[in-house]
Amino acid sequence: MGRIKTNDTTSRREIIIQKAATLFKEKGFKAASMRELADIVGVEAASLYNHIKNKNELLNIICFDVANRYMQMIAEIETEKKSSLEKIEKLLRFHITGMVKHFDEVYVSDREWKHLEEPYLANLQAQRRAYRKRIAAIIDDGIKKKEIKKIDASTAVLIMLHAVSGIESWHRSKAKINGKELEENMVSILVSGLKK
Amino acid sequence: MGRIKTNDTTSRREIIIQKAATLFKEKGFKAASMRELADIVGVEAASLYNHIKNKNELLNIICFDVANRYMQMIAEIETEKKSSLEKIEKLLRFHITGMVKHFDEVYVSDREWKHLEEPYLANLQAQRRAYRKRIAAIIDDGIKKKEIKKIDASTAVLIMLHAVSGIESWHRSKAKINGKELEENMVSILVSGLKK
DNA sequence: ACTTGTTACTAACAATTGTTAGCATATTTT
DNA sequence: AAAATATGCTAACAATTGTTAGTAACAAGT
Repeated sequence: MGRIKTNDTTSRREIIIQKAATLFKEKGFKAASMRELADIVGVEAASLYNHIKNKNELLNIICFDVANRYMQMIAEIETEKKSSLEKIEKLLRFHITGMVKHFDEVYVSDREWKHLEEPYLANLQAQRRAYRKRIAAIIDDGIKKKEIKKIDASTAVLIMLHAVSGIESWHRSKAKINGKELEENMVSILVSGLKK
Repeated sequence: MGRIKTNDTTSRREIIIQKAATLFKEKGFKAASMRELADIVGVEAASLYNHIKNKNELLNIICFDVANRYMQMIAEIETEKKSSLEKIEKLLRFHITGMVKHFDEVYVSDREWKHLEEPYLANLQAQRRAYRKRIAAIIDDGIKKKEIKKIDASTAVLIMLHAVSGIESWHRSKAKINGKELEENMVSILVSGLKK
C-alpha cells in the first residue's frame, strides 16, 4: 500500500497511536480490529507490528498519557497559593479544555480502561484512585476553611469528573455552543454548587 | 448442565437478560461471549437460543428498558404543577435512585449503546436526544421564570445526566456513604448550582 | 556502490466468535 | 397415557480475530 507519511515532528508510531485513539473511541477497543486500524493508517495489518508491540500496547499508551497529564497538573496545583475553591476551579478548567483538546484520548482512557491487562490495569486504577483522593483533599480543606459548603468530598469529586466527561455529548452534538462558553457554563454551575 | 431455575415471577428469558446485563457491565458487550454468559446461567451456549434471538437482542432489551423508564418519568413530570426547579430536582432524584437500583442495566445502556444495530441504534439515539431536549425545556422555562440562573440549558442537562452516571465509581468504591446521603449530596450540589 | 537498518508485503497460524442443525430429554397439556 | 411443547445437549460451521515468519523493497550512512 505504500509507507506511512511522516512529518518531522510526528513519528510513524505516533501517527498509529493517534489513529488508534480515534478508532477506539468510535468503535470501542474490543470492536476495533487491527486490520481496520491498518486500513486507516494506509498499510497492511502486519506492518503495524514494526512500530508497536501489540494491540494492548496502544491502549496502555493512550491511557497513561492521559493519566500522567492529570497527575502533573494536580501536583502543580497543590503547591500553589490559592484558595481551595480557586484550586478546584483551575483543575476543572484544565479538565474541560483537556477534554475539548485531547478528546479521543481522554474518551478512550475513560471508557476503555477495562480492557487493559495486568499489571497496567491495577496500575491505572490505583493512579485514578489516588488522583481522586488528592482532589477530595483539596475540597475537604476548603470545607474546613469554610470556603466550601459541608458536603461529602468524594461525591463532589465524582460529580465534577463525570460532568466533564459529559462533554462527549457536546462534542457529538451539532448545535454546539463554543468551547469557551461551555467552559464558563460548567464552571458557573459546578463551582457555585460547591460554594458556601 | 441442567435446566435454568425459575421462580414464578421471573422467566428463564428474564434471568438470562439480567445475567447478561451484569456480564456486559463487567466485560463490555463485545468482550462478553455467549459461552461465558451460558456458563453463568448454568447452561450450554446453544441453549440460550431457545430463549433469545441473538446476542444483540439482549442489548436491545437492556437499552430500551432503561430508555422507556426515563420517558415515562419525564412525561409524568411535565404534567405536574411544580416549579421548574422542583421538577428538575424530582428528575434528578429519579435518576439517582434509578442508577442505584438498576445499576447494571443503566450502566450498560449508557456505555454500550454503540453496539446496537440499526434500526435500534438510530432509534435509541433519537429517543435520548428527545429526552435531553425535554429536560432542557424545563430548564429554559425556569430561566424565563427567573427560578434558574441564566445558563446554557443543554450544558446543564449534560452536567446533570453525566454527574449521575458517575455513581458508577461510587458503586465500585468500598468506603461508600449510603445511598440516601449520596442522593442528598448530589442534589445539594447540582440544584444549588442552578439556582439563581 | 555497498552495507545496514527500517518498513512494508504475503501467507499462514491457532484461537475465539456467534449461530445453526439435529437430536434427546424433560415438562405440560390433552 | 399420549401428544405437544419447551428446553437442553453435542457437534459443527464460517467468519473474524491478533499475531508471527519469511521475504522483498526502500532509505540512510559509509
